[in-house]
Amino acid sequence: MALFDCTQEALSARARALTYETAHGSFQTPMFMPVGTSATVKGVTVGQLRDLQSHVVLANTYHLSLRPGADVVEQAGGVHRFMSYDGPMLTDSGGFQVFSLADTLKLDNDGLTFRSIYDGTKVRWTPEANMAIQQQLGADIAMQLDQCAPYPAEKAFVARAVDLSANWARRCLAAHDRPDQTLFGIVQGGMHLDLRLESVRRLREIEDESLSGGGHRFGGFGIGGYSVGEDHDIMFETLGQVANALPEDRPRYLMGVGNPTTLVRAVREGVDMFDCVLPTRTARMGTAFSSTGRMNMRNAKYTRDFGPLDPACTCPTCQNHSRSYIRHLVKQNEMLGGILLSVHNLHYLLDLMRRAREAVLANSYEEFYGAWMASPAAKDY
RNA sequence: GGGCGUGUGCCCGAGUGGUUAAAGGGGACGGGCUGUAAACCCGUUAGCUUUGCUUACCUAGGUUCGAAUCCUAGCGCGCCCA
Repeated sequence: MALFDCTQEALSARARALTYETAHGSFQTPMFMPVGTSATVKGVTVGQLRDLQSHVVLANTYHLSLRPGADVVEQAGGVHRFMSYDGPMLTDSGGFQVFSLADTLKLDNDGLTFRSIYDGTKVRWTPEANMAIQQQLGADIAMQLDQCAPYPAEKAFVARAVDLSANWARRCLAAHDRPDQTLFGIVQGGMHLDLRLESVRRLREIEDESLSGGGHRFGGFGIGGYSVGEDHDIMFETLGQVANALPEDRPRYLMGVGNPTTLVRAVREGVDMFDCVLPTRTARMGTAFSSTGRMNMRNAKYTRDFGPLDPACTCPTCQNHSRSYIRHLVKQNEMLGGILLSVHNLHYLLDLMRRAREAVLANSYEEFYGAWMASPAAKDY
């Protein structure tokens, strides 16, 4: 099978199961991708990721291009070699960072200029420059530069973000030429169905133009601009229609979503991939996902609770450590507390998506979904 | 035995006459975290019959309209001298 092709194991139902080939091995969907912004999934070694049967790791173009610098990563042999990880990787474009944390941002017709959060250095990005950086970093999947509108936002503002993102999608696709890397386009449009569908239409049009000119196609599609503060029920008013307006034969990646229940619901709407900092960040802050809902391990009620973190879990943390011990580590600010909880929370989401896949392949996703929604774990998220 | 200093809320510690139920840390308790500038951020932390009242800055007296803040004595602790 060629790189960046899907095996379409189950596309008839809305909940889908794909196998996707990359230059660093394949991955199967539905799936969750741990976030490793700075070429590290915070608190977790690559060996632990392997043991967790995690596949795609996400790194960030904004941060890596500023620290240590794309040239350093390139000289190291690419982001895989740099972090000694040989599985599939994806780099986010850094557009999200540029818009969310650069108050000195200047947009013009050709691109954008911003100042580094690290040292204030002025940085200039065009879509072409961003593609060049992501090709230097060398992940298996690159994301187009896009604009993620905040929420709430004026519809006219969201419409401009859709237009800008589409223009950048065209330029990114034209500029991207690294054969062992693929490029995902990104759908924007906020909570507005018409803008969302317009965004999808533009991406398909751009791809058709590219193909008819002998160019590339998108390897898959990001669905951005959700999970930006809105109640997730609002997202589900449009998500299914957006996902199913996208080409059926390629992965749909809902960006930045990590609530277990939201994942289970989004898979039912036809989404294949997710990434989120939630499992690792909340872990470092002392929160554990569990079969009975979120657990705040700082709570006094765990002081003398010597049972496993989650009796229903098979992860190394739950096999070896008690709630009492984990609470102790978290309260003492011992780094191992965040590490053990990160391993557990990642396992929780990775395993949830593996079970979702099994259900899709067994043609029983509705039963899986119903069981999840009826479980105590569903309520908290 | 003498001299000097010191004693504040669970702990450390600021405050040297009124806007002080008492800064700031820490601890404790609770909440948050969603394409990671987060091992972070935000609350609460004397009691009660809670738009107010009571009790509170080692103890007991005193000065004053008013004291954690000034005075006297005692007790504890620290350093120095004998």
